[in-house]
Amino acid sequence: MLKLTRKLEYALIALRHMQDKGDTFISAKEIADMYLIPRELLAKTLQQMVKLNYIKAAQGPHGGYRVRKGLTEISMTQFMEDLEGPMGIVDCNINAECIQLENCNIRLPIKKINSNIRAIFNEIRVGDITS
Amino acid sequence: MLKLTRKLEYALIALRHMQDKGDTFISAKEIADMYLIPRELLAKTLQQMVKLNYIKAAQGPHGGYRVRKGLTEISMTQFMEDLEGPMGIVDCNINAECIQLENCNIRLPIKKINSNIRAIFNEIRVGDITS
DNA sequence: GTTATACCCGACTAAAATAATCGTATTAAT
DNA sequence: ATTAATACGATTATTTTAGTCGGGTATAAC
Ligand code: SF4
Ligand code: SF4
Repeated sequence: MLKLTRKLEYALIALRHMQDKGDTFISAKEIADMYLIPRELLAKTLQQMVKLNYIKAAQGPHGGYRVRKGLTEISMTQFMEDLEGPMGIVDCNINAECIQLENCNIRLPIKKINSNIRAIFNEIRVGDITS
Repeated sequence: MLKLTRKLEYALIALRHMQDKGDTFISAKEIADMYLIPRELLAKTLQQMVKLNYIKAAQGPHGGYRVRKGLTEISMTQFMEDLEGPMGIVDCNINAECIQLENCNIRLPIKKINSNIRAIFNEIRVGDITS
């Protein structure tokens, strides 16, 4: 329980690698090979980050991806939710339904824990991991 | 991502309910019906907690379960790992293998986040939720 | 203008983790 | 005896996560 998804890890690994390389475009293939990440999966994740304006893509030979300025200032909460959707330790802390909700006797204390966890990720920026 | 398991929620709901009832034995059926929790699943979870010495069982008619004194002092980390096994936001923070480990460029910052999350659960006791 | 390299994108499949169910045995109060 | 309850292992179903495939588009180099 309480795990990050693999996709998030791959995204962070790639971002850090790209950041190390500065302004040059890095191909998905290069990163996938270097860190033993499944190519197609990494590619899909990078494409998602392009849509989110986290990185910039260049097509054709010598193409690839490059980190956009300002990405490092984004909070991990934002980053994670952009990539994986709402974050919450239980259903009632996100959109989801819960049939226990009406009688639930632990909702409030759980909600408080959830806030504490969110607070951790709110205070961490992507750059704290990728720089 | 980052969710508690349903089993943990059911366990906490049951513990809180039993605690409210003091020393009397409460049947799994009663709790399951009250909170709309699947009977067999709750029963299995309660049985697990008996083995962990968290609660005491009584068989036969008028039997059921009752919370053991001292349970409330247990940390949530202990509780969660007793019920669900090792907790960690990524594989390298628990037992599990990871083929990225050797070249991983985010391991250290992630490890720090993991410590922060564990710290939250270390500071919370079961009684903070069930009392 | 052909070729090679790389991104784009949606659909699909596989694997793993989680959630729920079933069947049978045991215990004890009435 | 009967009934109401726990004990426990095996099994199945569901959901989430992870990974794959196939066909397309852009562009640099020759
Ligand atoms: S805390 Fe209670 S209401 Fe919220 S998801 Fe869990 S069971 Fe449902
Ligand atoms: S942080 Fe790196 S080493 Fe640890 S599990 Fe994730 S990829 Fe593997």
